[in-house]
Amino acid sequence: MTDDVDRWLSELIRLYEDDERLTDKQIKILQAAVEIFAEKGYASTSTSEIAHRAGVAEGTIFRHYATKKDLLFSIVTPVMSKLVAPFVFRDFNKVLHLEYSTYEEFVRAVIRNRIDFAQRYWPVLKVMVREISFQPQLQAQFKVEVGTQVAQRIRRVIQYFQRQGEIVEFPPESVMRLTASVVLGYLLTRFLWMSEKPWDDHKDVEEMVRFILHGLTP
Amino acid sequence: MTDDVDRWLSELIRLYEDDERLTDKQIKILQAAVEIFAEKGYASTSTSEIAHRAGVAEGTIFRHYATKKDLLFSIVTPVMSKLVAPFVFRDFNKVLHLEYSTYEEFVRAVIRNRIDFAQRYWPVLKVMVREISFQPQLQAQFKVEVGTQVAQRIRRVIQYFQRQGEIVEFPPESVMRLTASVVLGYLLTRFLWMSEKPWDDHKDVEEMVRFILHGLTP
Amino acid sequence: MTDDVDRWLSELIRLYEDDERLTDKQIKILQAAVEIFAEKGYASTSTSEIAHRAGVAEGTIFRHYATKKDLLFSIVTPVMSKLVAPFVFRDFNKVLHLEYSTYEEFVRAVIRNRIDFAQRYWPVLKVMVREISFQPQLQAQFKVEVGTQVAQRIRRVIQYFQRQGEIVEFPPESVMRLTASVVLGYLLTRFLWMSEKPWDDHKDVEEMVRFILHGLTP
Amino acid sequence: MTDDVDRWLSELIRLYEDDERLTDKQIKILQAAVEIFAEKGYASTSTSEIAHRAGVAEGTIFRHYATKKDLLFSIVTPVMSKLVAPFVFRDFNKVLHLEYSTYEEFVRAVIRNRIDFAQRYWPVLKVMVREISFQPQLQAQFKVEVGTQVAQRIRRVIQYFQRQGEIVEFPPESVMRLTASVVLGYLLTRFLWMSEKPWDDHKDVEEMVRFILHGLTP
DNA sequence: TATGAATGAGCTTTCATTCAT
DNA sequence: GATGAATGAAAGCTCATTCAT
Repeated sequence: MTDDVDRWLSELIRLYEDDERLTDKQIKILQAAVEIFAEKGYASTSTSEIAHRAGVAEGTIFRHYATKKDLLFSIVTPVMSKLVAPFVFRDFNKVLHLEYSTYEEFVRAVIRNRIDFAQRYWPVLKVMVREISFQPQLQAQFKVEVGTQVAQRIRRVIQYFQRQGEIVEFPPESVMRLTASVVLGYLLTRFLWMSEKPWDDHKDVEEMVRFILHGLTP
Repeated sequence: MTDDVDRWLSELIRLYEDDERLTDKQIKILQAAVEIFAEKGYASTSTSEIAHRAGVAEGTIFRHYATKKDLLFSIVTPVMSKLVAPFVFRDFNKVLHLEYSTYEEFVRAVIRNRIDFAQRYWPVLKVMVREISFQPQLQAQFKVEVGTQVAQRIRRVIQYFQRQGEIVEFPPESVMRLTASVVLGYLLTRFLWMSEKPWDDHKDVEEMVRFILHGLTP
Repeated sequence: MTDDVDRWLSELIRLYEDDERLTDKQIKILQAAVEIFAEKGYASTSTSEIAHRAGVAEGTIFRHYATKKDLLFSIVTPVMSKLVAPFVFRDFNKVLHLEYSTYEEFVRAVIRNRIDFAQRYWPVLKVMVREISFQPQLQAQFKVEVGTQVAQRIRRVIQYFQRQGEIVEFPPESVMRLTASVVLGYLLTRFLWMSEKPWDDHKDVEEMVRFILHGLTP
Repeated sequence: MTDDVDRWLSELIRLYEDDERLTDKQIKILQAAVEIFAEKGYASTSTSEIAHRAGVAEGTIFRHYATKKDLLFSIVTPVMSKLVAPFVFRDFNKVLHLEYSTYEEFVRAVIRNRIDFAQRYWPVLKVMVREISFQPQLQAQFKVEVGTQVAQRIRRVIQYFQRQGEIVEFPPESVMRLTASVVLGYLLTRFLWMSEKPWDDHKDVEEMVRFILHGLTP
């Protein structure tokens, strides 16, 4: 767990580097907070426990984060943005055409990329997945970022491959949902429910790709 | 929401009917608790709020449920048992052979049944899905009931159809996971994330059946 | 413990026999109450625990005893009266002259009688001793019964033996206090602090008598 | 009452001075707690009442004392140690031989010292005496400190004077018990039961010394 | 008479937040 | 910037007492 948290932290630190650098204490607070949020949930975590694990005074937390909720958002928001980053740059379509000539290649790339992402950010994602349904503010942010930004672009990709006759003429939303379900189901099984089992990425990815492709063959 | 809660409640009342009948107040407490737990989560719900919504004194809650956690378990546990009920009766295999001669029929039946179940018990399921990762006791119960009871039986079904050459020779765990992912993804989308949209069950079921069947064709 | 309680109970039952007989439940309540009061103290005992140990409903307690305090008083008061009984009958002095011609005989008789009494009523005495300092009502009752009734009579006895030249000319209050201290110290050591040790009544009584007599010799 | 509490407090403050100084609020809490515990007993005292009398917020109590019981122990424990202090220093026997050549001198010194001690620490002693029979933790501590430390040393003193032929050949436990009973009886009468009466220390001490000495003469 | 569900005030304890140092 | 003592509202829970059955 701590290793995972560290990986995310080093990225987060770099993220803030440009404008306001994170203090040493701030880093320790974020680290402690993610660890405990991931373990017992936001609502069941006390600021005093975070302070203790971070090795700082309780007051120090509130010097940097006005409220406990602000601390949660400071952790989840940047990762939520990262989550959609691969899909939102302007030339997404061009890149797509150049790099992936078939839906199979596209699906394989997306799956690999998402597994990689989940692995890198797992503790924060766990917090995000569980808190999003309790925090309207996170829900709103998610809807804007994913719903409008990502969904639209992917819908166009799907429609393109449908026009090519590569995939079945289900409503694009269905195609999206079916594909995403398979990937999400894998990620939850692998990282949340059976994280102790040994997993063979390559084999699993190929299984999923075959399943999705066959499933969507016209 | 209230309608859904009512549907679950009337079943719960019947469940208890045999040994210790539920008091009028007890019913109101369960009703209020599920509603608020589903809305803001177990940890963020106060017993005083439950009491207020139920129209009883706070002490009344603790007369029937020794702790707040006991109240949660009294709500979730019976539904968790119901959840696995269709798979655990002794003659599961016989029934299977008689009723479903193909994996397609089996999958279609399961999907329909699960949608029906989710619809009937949605509010409690929502609470269960969100709390299971915080409550080791629920996790343990789930592992016993689902892991040992259900998974084994379904694995045998899958192996049977694999021997028939109907479905691809993936590891049974993969087949299970892929199938379940599709159904779970649908249920979450439909009841949790986009419950306001209009949904066409029949069409959706056929889409899923086609997707899974094609996906698993050898 | 239970045996001791039983001994006291049978007397209490007889006490009430004349006017209002104690119901079966009432007896069980008194029994349970004394046991738990003696164990954990009045303030730390809940009426629900008494009801449970007595095997009756909580409401039943309040049918017989208007408040928890009333229950305490119903237990302690009769024993407090018994405590002073040997000293308060009208012809105390006559009896004294007939039966005890020396202070030694008087002291020996009193000590034996008090040990006997303490043994018989120990659980209730324990409750009484500990609660008397918290309950003004018990204090008042004690002051009236002991202070005015008993102290006066004993003072006269002491003054009589002082006039006989048998005991030293300390203030009667001092003689009383010194004598009582020795007996009380023995009873507390024997029943409260070291109840598990084996005790030899006869030897101990003679030791005390000798100590007191020598101590008070002019 | 308040004066007595103050006397004890100033000693307690000095006791803590070396390692962790007591906060101003902490002192007020201890002061208020002793006063109310002494008045109505530990179990019947609410932390809110303590907070109110101390003029602090209820939360402040729990910042310094994890539980209400911890608060009780913080008050009683140091006094219990003080209680045995005069008997436990290493050279107790030497000092004894130098200072007290007769049992009479020894008894007189002990009585004076104990009266002095009781006077100084009365409110806390009252709390201690009443709570010790409800709190196994206090009982255990008392048994260790008094039972093993003090009783042994005093037994040796008694045996020494018995060898000198100064006091009667009762079992040392009896001598101890008889002597202690007289002192304890005096202290309880003087401070607990009849604290309002005027008392003449010097006369009372000489009375007790004479009583004990005569009582124990061989 | 006896019950036990119901009450609501009060209990101990927790907690996010403030603020003087 | 950092601290941690202090706060007081609110948490989960207990309890003596009431009352309809």
